[in-house]
Formats: sequence, C-alpha cells, structure tokens
Amino acid sequence: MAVSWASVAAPEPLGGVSVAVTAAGAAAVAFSAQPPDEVPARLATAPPADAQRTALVARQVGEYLAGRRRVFDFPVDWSLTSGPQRTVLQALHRAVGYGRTVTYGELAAGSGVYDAVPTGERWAAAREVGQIMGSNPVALIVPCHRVVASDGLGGYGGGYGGVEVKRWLLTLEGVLAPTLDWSGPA
DNA sequence: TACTTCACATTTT
DNA sequence: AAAATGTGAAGTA
Repeated sequence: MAVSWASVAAPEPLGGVSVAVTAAGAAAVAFSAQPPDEVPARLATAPPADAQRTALVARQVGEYLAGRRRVFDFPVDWSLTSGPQRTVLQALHRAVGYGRTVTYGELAAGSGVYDAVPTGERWAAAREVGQIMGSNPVALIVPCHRVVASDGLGGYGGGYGGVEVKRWLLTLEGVLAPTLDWSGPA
C-alpha cells in the first residue's frame, strides 16, 4: 500500500489511534490501534511518507494523547477533502488552537463559506458544518472535537460512544472540568 | 430554566 | 420514499 500508518496506543475511551501519513502529511485518522484494512482510493495512489515522518507523526500524536503536547508540527494532507469541506476544515485547523472551542455556528461564520447565507438561516450553516465534522477524515489533528454546540457539547461521530471520546479530549485540554471517573491520560 | 417546534440540505435505509 | 443527522433560535409555560 502507498500510505504509512502511524499507530499510537491511547488511554481509556479511545483504545488507540492510527494515522495515515503520506509525503504531504497526515491524511486520515482512525480511532483504532489497528489500521483499517481498506483505505480510500485517493490514499492508495498517494506518494508514501518516509519512515522518518511517519515516526514523527506517531510520536507527536502519542505525546498529545499523554497531555504533553499542545500543537502538531507536521502538515496535513488535505487530499481527502474537497470544496467547502476543505475550506471549513482548514479554517478550523488554523483558527482553533489547543484548549479553545468554537460553536458550529461560529465556525460556519468564520470559515467564510456561508457568508451569503442570511442571518435568519444560520442554523442551516451550522448543521452543514456538523455534517462536515462528521465526515472529517483527519479527526483529532483537525480538531473537530473542539467544535461544540452553542448550548453544550454537541455530538460526535463514531456512533453512540463517540461523545465519550469528545469529552475525554476536551477534558484533556482543560476545556471541561474532570468528571469523577476521569483518570487522566496516563 | 426547561421543553417544544421549525427551518431544510445531504446522506442513509 | 422516509428518516436521521455532531444545530440554532424563537416561542411557551
């Protein structure tokens, strides 16, 4: 296969994280310690990353999950995204740092993609942003977990248990107060 | 404050 | 064709 997978062990609700790395950067993330059997066709033809970079990505992600890293130095391979999705995700990646959050509506406005949408229909933009987050191929690195609903947590992909992951990540970053069952990244 | 209803584009069943 | 979706804002009690 053409991509290198950086697998990282992770605490509690995650279990593990795998990152697909191409020569351009991190292209996809899966919430499992074992890389998926199949990869998007786009990645199968992408130029592979050298072992050096793959190791770098694995190390930084590991440090982040351990609470010892706040920013990722490696670039993101946006080839799996397109159109408005790419615009929104890039806006998020650029504007929302560690320990910060934005609401779906704010991200929609900040990305500039929905400027033409009348104020009275902001909900539509917010919902579409939600869709984009849910289909974000580079979760974690593009911090889709830092996007919350205007009144609370909002949802998270990965089905039912997904929200648990979101909570864990936000607690890790100090956005949420630790809950009673919070055991920390270690 | 808490709960209900509406707005509506895509995607999945 | 029908239902659900990572929302937001306004209206009701």
